Amino acid sequence: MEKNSELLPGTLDLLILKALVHGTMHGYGIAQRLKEVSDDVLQVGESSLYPALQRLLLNGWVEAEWGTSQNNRRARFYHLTPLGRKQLGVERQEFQRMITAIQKVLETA
Amino acid sequence: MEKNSELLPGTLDLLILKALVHGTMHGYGIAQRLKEVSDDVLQVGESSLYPALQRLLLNGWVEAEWGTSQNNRRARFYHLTPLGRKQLGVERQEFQRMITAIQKVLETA
DNA sequence: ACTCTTCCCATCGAGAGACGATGGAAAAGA
DNA sequence: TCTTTTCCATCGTCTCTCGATGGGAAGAGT
Repeated sequence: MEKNSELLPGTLDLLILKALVHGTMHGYGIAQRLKEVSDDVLQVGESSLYPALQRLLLNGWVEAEWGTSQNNRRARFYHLTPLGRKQLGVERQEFQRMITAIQKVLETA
Repeated sequence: MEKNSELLPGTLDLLILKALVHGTMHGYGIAQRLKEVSDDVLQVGESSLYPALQRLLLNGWVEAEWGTSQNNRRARFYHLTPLGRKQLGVERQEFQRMITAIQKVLETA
């Protein structure tokens, strides 16, 4: 019965790209950051996150290297490629386009 | 390669419920209305629309009767149930919650 | 009379995406 | 030693959107 989606479908790539725009992060950190910045609204589970990161890698929008986290754990660090940065712009614009359209519908008296 | 989604996934039910809030409409008309109000941004194909309407019927959020359209065609007219009206409120609130959260992420400098 | 377009219904199968469950492993602290 | 936290990843399922497809009936045009 419960369909508590913690995410708006179709927005995860955008969110991840945005999270990476100011620097390199590992997966776990990305999820934490999204949760934090959104005041606990956006809760990206690991089983959504890692497939998404695979997509982004495959599309050449991010690259990754293994390293060591602040907590001394083995971690994979992701960063945007130039193509990824461009993609962020595209998705952002498309997202706004959709939201504007939906709001128009919702606000018609 | 092309992923031209004409809709934000997960928002179709909300849009249909909202379209019906001011009266009875047939399926084709709902699609037209959404397209019109959104300035051609939201283009609901019939193969997205009718399954969605089935969902809403099944959940008891809309009801339907057969009738005749303004153009003298056989058409199925949908209208909100009280439960559907309530559901519209729920989905609307949840949608705003998500959008607000996403915007927060997008606007973090 | 015939054809074309518009209107209106609906299903099927494919593909994508999100998620619960699951399974590691290693560090830190109790 | 035991538990918690941090970090990785996949599998299977479910839901949703959409292109393709297949009607059928009204009205307009020729």
